[in-house]
Amino acid sequence: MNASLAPKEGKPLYSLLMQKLLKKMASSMKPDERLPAEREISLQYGVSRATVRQALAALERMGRIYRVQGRGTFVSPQKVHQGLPGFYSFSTAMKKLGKTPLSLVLSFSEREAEEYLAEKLKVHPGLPIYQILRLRLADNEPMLLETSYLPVERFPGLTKQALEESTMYRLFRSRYGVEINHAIEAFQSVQTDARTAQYLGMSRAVPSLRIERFTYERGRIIEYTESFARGDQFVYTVRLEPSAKEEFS
Amino acid sequence: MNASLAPKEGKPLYSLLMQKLLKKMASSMKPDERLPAEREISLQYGVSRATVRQALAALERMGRIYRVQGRGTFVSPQKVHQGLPGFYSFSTAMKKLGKTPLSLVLSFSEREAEEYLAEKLKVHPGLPIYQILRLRLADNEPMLLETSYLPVERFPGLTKQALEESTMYRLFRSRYGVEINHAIEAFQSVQTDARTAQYLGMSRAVPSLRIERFTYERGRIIEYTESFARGDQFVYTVRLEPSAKEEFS
DNA sequence: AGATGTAAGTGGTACGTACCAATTTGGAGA
DNA sequence: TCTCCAAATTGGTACGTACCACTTACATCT
Repeated sequence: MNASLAPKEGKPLYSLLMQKLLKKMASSMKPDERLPAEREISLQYGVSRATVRQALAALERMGRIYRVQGRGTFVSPQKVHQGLPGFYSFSTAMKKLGKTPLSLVLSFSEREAEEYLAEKLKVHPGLPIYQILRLRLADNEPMLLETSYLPVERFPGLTKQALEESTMYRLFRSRYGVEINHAIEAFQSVQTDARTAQYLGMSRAVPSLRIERFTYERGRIIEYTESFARGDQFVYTVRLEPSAKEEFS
Repeated sequence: MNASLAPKEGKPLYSLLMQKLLKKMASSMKPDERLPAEREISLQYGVSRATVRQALAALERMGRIYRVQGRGTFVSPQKVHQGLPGFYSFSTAMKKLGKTPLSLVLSFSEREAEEYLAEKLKVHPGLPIYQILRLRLADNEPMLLETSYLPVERFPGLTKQALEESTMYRLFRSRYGVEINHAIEAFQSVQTDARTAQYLGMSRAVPSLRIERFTYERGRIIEYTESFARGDQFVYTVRLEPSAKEEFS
């Protein structure tokens, strides 16, 4: 089925191959079914084995395939948890659940980082910081109360309007060329405080999930967000992968 | 400084190079300092550039370095969140905090998966399952109440004693040759139930963090664990990486 | 028929080469 | 002095080759 890769320019070859393989798996393969051998794929698509391996490695990291030495490469089962975004995005998560996301910017201000905040962002106290308070809703139901802190120097000219018209991460990419490296998130179960209870329209008897997120670009924190979610409606899911570190234990 | 790699057999070359580079960064480099160019490392250690890139890719995934096309490779700053295990291990996490971990196996039994559990584990109802109830303590303070479910067929001959003598993940590796592919975790803030309150020695007024973990091997669930942690003492931290998926949006 | 060992097939590691893309550097020119 | 462009440097992509480690299938021997 010599399907030579499309001449779609701009994207690297291994990325195009990934798309081809994803499509093939989705349309005509079952869980645990074996994919062609690497050398076979190499021939079929007219690319080198190194390129095939690069594509397969990415698919493996996405959890779409698994590889066993000596046996082959196989389609991962378990559709349920599949397609979990590596990074949490309220908008996309809600869309996947068939709900309509809405984001209200309650306040937008610029301030200087006091000691506590400077500590969180790992910057010098006094550095100008945006503070953004947002209420996230799904089908008009309040779900999350988020306070984000961004260094002004990394996002010059950011306005409340821009945030209301787009999503934060889309702005990051399109307007500021942000390339996120990784993020750290911390979860804690807490009693609901008065303000959160009011905004989320819930009783203080219901506990809240406190989520802190540190987003890194080039080893530097470019976003710190503290969120509160209502415990009775919100389940937060993440996907973990073994860090190569385990080899050194 | 031609430091030819040790003749340490058994481990692949790129892995040895990783160790060398980690040691070098820890001992003589500062955050944001540039590492030698890939071609330079290749010469210094007498390995091919492909091997160097394999080692650097792994270090990048670990968050220890970051790379910028045209500029170079740099040491990541932010020691604080560094060394976060990709997978959560109560034992290692507590040791890092300087606390002494202890694990009590409260009960160990074999049963058949009823519908609810079969759903969670994605197996057929009726399949034999181990049920393990454990209390995890740090410095003799109860921290976590865990209930784990494992398919018997994957862990034949598992005993309560074995679990008490080792840690679960160590057993997985050494005795059953488990190769974890990835894990999914779900967090939820809940009101503390009576049993949890009793075991953890806390008031029911304090909320709990409910953690579900699904551990995958070769695309199949080999462990489902439901944990409850006391909200006033427990912060759960994870590291997220962008899945290659973002390229397809 | 069963046990055994060999060959074939698969992914894993490692080498080398070439060129592309982004960034920095420094010299030529205004 | 400043601006601009070319060269050098760096990581990114892609090719090819060779061999190793592990698994499976099959032929051979007992």
